[in-house]
Amino acid sequence: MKIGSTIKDIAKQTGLSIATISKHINGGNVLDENRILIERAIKELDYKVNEIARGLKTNKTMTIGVLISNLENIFSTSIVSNVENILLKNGYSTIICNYNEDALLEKEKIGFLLNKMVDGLIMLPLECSSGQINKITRDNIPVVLIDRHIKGAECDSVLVDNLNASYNAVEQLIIRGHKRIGIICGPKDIYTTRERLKGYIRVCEDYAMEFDQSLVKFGDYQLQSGYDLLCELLELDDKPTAVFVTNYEMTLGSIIAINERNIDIPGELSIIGFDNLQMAKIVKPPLSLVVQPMKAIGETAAKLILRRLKGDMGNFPEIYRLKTEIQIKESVKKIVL
Amino acid sequence: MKIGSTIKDIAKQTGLSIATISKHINGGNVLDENRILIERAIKELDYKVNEIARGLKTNKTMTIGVLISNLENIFSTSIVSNVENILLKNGYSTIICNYNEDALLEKEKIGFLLNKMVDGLIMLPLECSSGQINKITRDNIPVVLIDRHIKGAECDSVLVDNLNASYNAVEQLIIRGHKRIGIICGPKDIYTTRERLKGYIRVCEDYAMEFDQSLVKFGDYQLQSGYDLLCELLELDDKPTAVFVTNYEMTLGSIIAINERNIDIPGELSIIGFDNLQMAKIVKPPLSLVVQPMKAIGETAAKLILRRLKGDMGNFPEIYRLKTEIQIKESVKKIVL
DNA sequence: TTGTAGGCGTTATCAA
DNA sequence: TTGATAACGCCTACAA
Repeated sequence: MKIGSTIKDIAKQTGLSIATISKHINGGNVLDENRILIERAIKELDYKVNEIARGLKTNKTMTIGVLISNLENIFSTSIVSNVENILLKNGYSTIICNYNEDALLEKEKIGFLLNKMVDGLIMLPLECSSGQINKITRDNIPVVLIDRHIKGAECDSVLVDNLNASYNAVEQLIIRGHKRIGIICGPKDIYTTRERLKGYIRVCEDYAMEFDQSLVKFGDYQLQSGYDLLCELLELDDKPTAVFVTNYEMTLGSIIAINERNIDIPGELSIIGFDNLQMAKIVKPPLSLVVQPMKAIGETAAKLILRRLKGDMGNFPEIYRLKTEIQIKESVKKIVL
Repeated sequence: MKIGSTIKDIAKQTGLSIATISKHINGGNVLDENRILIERAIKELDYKVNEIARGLKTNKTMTIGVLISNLENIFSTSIVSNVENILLKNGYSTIICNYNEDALLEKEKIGFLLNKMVDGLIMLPLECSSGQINKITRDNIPVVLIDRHIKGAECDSVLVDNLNASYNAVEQLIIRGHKRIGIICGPKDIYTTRERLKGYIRVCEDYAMEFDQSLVKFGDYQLQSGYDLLCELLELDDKPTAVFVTNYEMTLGSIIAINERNIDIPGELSIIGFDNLQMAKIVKPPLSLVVQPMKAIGETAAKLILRRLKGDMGNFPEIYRLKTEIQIKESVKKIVL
C-alpha cells in the first residue's frame, strides 16, 4: 500500500534525477527553473521526506530520548512539556520514558532508548552510574542530566541550587523566631536530598541554632512518607514549631496528615512545602512554598542538548545551577515571645 | 564511527550468510548448531537490530504517536503514562505531542507525527475533523480517539460516560435537597461539555426541577474561567446552593475563588468537582469529586491500538464508554427545610 | 549543474 | 535449511 510519494516520484514527474532533487531538498543549488519544477511537484504529490530512510543514511534519527523518574507529578511533566516544545520546534521528536523511580527499569529504559537510536538523551537519573553515562557520551550521544547530579559523569547537567533553596526556606522560618524546625527529606543517598539537607544544616550553623537529629526525617519522596514523617514529627516530646517539606509529593502527604489531625496552621505548626503553585492556592491557609523553575529547567536542558547536537562542545561539561523562588504565605507565622 | 555491530558482523563471525541470520532473528528455522553459533555471536558482539533499517524495509517504525491537548494536567499525563507503559511492554515506543488546546497546533502535530511514520495514533482531539481522521485510517494507520468523540470519524474511541457521570453527580445534590444547582461547563462546542450538560439537564427533568439558564455557565476548561464563573454564580440574585464543576482546572479555579472570598463550604455552598483525587484530600473540607478512570482509559486505548496493529479489525469501529466514580465528601451538605 | 552508482542495515524472494 | 540478491528511500562522491 502506497503511503506517500518518494523522491523517485518527484523525479518521474519532473524528469530530473533523484540526485538533483535530493540535493535541492538538502539545500544544494539547482537551476531556478528546475527548482520551481521540483517545488511544484513536491506540493502536488504532497511529498514528505522519509525520515526513516534518511536516518539510515545519516545515522541520525532526529529523536531525543527523555527519561524521567515519574510521569505523574508536575515537576517531571512540566519539564518534559517544555523540553518537548523546544525540541519539536527544532525538528526533533522525543521519546519519553518513565522508570517509575525503579533503578532496574531505569537501566532497561536507557537501553531501550539507545536501541531506538536516539541522537541524544535527557535524563533525570536515579542510580545510573557515571560509567554507564560515560559510555553513552563516548559513543558521541550527548547526555544532559536533569535535577540530580552524578559524580564522575562527564556530561552536561541542569540542576537547581537546592542547597540555597533549602537554606533560604529555613532561614525564613528562623527569621520568624522558630527554633525547632523539622525537615522532611527524601532518600538519604539521592543528590537532591543531600543538598537540601546541607542547606538546612548550614543555615542552622549560621544562626547558631542547635542541631537536633530527631528533627531530621528521611523518606522516599512519596506521598505516604510525607504523611508518616509529619506524624512522627508531631509525636516528638519536644515538637517542632515549623517544618520544611522538601518535595511535592511529601508536601501533599503532610497536608493530608495535617488535615486529618486537624492541626491548626500556622497556629500550631508553620509549614513550607515544595513545588506546586496551584496547590499552594487551594490549600487553606495558603501554603508557603519553594518553587523550582521548571520551565527554565526544561528549556535549558533542551537548548543545551541542541547545542551539543550541532557539535558545539563549548564549555563541556556545563553545569547549570538554576535558582529557586520562595513564596511565604500564611502557612508560616511569626513566633512572638 | 562504529556505533554497534550489524548482521554482517554476525555473518562474518559465524561464517553464515546474512540471510540466515536475519531469518533466525525473525523467528525462522535454522539448524540447531547454527542457532547456537548465531546466538553466541550476538551476545559477544552485543548485536542489536537496527530499528531504523528494519523500519525502512518493513514500513513499520514500532512507534505510536500520542497526541494530547495538554501535558500539564493529571488527566492527560496519567493517561499518557499508562498508554506508554503498555505500549513499551509490547515493543512500541511513543512519541508524545502536546497541542496545548490549540486547533492549529493540533493539525500541525498530527502532520508531524504522520511524518515521523508512526504506526498508529492515539489522540485526544480538539477540532480535528472526521475527514482528517478518515484520511489517516484509510492509509491503514489505526487511530484511537480518547475522551472526545468526533462525529463521522471512522475509528475506535475510548470515551467516558460523561452523561451519566454528570447525571449522577447532580443527582447526589438533588437527593440532598438542593434546588438551585449551578453547573460550570467547558466550551460549548466540545463533546464532553455537551455530554456533561446533557446529564445535568436530564436529571433536572427526571426530578422535575425547573431549568434555569442562568445557572449554566460556559468556560474554557482553564483555571481562570473556573474562578470567574464561580464568582458569577455567587453574584446571582438567586444564588445556587450547590455547584458542579465539570473539569479539573476549573475546579481548581473555583476553589481558589471560594478561598479568596471565604465562602463557607458546605455551609454556604455545596460543591462537586472533577478528576483529581489528591486534590480532594488536601482541600478543606474534603472535596466531593467525579473521578474518571484514567488508568483504564489509557490501558484500553493502548490495548485497542495494539489489537488493530496486529490486524485484528473485529468490531471496528469500537466505542468504549467507561464509567466514572463519584465520591461524596464533606463539601456537600444536606439541605434541611 | 546534473546524473550515475554505490551503500546505509534490514527483510524477503527464490534458487540451490 | 541456506544463501545470493534485490529491494526499501535516501544521501553523496564522483563523473559527465
